[in-house]
Amino acid sequence: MAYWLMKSEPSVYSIEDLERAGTDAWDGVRNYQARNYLRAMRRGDRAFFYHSNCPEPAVTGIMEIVREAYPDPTALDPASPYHDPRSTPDRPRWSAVDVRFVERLPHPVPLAAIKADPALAELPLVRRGNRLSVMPVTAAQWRRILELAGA
DNA sequence: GCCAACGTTGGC
DNA sequence: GCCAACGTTGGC
Repeated sequence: MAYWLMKSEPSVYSIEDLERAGTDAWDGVRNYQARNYLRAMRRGDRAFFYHSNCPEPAVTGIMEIVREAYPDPTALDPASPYHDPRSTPDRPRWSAVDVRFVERLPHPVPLAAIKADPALAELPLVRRGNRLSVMPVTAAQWRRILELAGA
């Protein structure tokens, strides 16, 4: 089983939204490296839900991958803001996965705490201009973030 | 709202 | 294939 971290702006889609939905599609990813990570996900993998672009960016919860990569329907839908005319049913360019809400962290782990922790220095979130919206997390990093969350 | 760091686009 | 211009991300 692998571990991941996925970003979402809470004003667009928050951990609370996922909790209400139970299971939902993780779609709208329009970056090739992030897409390739989506395609590498397997059923049963776990992912952190990260709130970005908000007053306190933080890891806020945990989800489980329940459906492996399939063509992102929003890319094929002309009415969607994520529509990409270069993506066709024959040759879908973008992928989505389905995720299931697992839990909210007892204490969300703020970006500042992640940056301050030497054990998390290699996490892509705090490297390389941190633009990637889907990224792998090692087992050690996963455990460390859970520790910081008081879990 | 600002701006740095990226990724993408498109002219050549 | 280069690279400047442009758009986006996302912290602050």
